[in-house]
Amino acid sequence: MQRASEPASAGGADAFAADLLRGHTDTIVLGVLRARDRYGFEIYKAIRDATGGDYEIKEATLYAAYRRLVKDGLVEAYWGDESQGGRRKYYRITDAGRAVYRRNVDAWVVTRSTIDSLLDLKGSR
Amino acid sequence: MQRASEPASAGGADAFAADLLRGHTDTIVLGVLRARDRYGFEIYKAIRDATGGDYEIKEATLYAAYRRLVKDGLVEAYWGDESQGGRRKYYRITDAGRAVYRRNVDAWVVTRSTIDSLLDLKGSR
DNA sequence: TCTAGTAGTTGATCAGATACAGTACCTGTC
DNA sequence: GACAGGTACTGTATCTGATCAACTACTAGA
Repeated sequence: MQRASEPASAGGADAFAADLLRGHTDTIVLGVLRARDRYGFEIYKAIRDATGGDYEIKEATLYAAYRRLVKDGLVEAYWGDESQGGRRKYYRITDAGRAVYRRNVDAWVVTRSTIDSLLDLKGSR
Repeated sequence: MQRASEPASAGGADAFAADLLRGHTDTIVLGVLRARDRYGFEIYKAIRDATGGDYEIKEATLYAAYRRLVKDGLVEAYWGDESQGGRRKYYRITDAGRAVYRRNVDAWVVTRSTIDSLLDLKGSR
């Protein structure tokens, strides 16, 4: 993000990607894991590809999120079959994780309409 | 926010308010100022009331945002008529501010659909 | 007088996101 | 066989927005 570096001229333009999704990372990861277990890099690629490359959650951000989710008991990690070479750490969503996911999706819906209405505050758009 | 403090049990439930709007504060303030100049506390109340009290951007957060916006030339500040006692610092959106606002609203629309699609990634909701 | 609300401000701290760097393995190519 | 590039995972340092917890100052009302 470069928000403050090019204030009036560029400011906030492509500042897009970064902070705007802040706080949603965990929920997004949980969402990806709902269907089936995946390994870290696979989740990264899934998110990157799902947005057509417009948007990318950085690897470091995701691995930090995995650690957080494991610590909080929302996902479990296990090493995959390493016989074919490269190691892969898989993640599995827990029941607690599914519950949090559902609540966070609800929260997102509220947040979304909150921002929508705030940006339309006093009309004149 | 208490995201990490009550992980599996409450975790992320009412974590709602805080981080989920992170990065949108500046845009929200600019949005409030589009229609007319307002003073700091008035903006705070407008945001608080507009969400029916569900959601509140803390005063400290807003005053930090004002400083940032002034520094970046997106709003201008001036002291109001102090003859009736309490001092009030008013904020006026600049042309640069309006431009950034429009771009940020566009970015929000993209962000919104990005999150929507990520939370629906691989269906099965 | 005391309380509460309005109004503005600051300093310390927290936590998520990122940059950057590094390790390790595998595959394809010259 | 060396090397580039992609896959896969990790750690550390830093940035920044948000919040907490104060604080000053004025006004109105119980």
